[in-house]
Amino acid sequence: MSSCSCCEQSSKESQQVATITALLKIVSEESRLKILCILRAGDHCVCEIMEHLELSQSLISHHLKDLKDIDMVSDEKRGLYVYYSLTAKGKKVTDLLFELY
Amino acid sequence: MSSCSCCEQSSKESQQVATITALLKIVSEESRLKILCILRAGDHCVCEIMEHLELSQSLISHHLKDLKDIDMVSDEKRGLYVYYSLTAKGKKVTDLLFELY
DNA sequence: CAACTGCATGAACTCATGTTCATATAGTAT
DNA sequence: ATACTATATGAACATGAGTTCATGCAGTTG
Repeated sequence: MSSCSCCEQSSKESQQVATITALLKIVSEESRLKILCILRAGDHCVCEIMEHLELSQSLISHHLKDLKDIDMVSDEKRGLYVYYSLTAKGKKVTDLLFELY
Repeated sequence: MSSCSCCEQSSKESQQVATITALLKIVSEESRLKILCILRAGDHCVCEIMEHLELSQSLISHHLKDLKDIDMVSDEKRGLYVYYSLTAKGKKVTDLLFELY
């Protein structure tokens, strides 16, 4: 952007834009947002999420990896299962999103 | 989802999920979010947005149409130019998004 | 009127992303 | 150790989304 009244904060804002879009691109997918929605109610392992969403195990793992990469969820292995939960950032973002409507 | 403690509000939430993802899919694109960012500073016509973003006229028109379809922006023709501005919803959503960081 | 400007639109193309498939790994149970 | 369960991962495929190109339309100017 060239410099003018509406882009004075451009360096800060363009950084924000990049960060926000990176996050939203992941969250704007219906299955992934549903996963976040499920995790709002508490920790769940992958097989529990499978039952809720009726998606393949592989696909859910991929989605969870995407969500983990942007620090929206964290995982912890207990016995045979891997439990996923929202991070602080995950809680903040999902709370904000569900305020939209 | 099957019915259980974490999906009791499922019908309401799954409706929300669909609505939210529909909106985020449009907003999560960098050029479109930049356009919203520009419009936060006030009304702009297409050629002004072009100068800011260095994108083709056609591409910007397509993006603006997408944003208009989800009621984030509105347009008004004055003379030879079409001026775009944020709707109330557009203001609310962008304000919320920029609160994320 | 004709020529020009600003913007919109649809089709074609390209590239990114969701999905599946096959397979690998780690832990558990027998 | 063997067999089994839960999860992860990478490659291949399929679909969707961003981009370009050509063109059309409305309003303006001379």
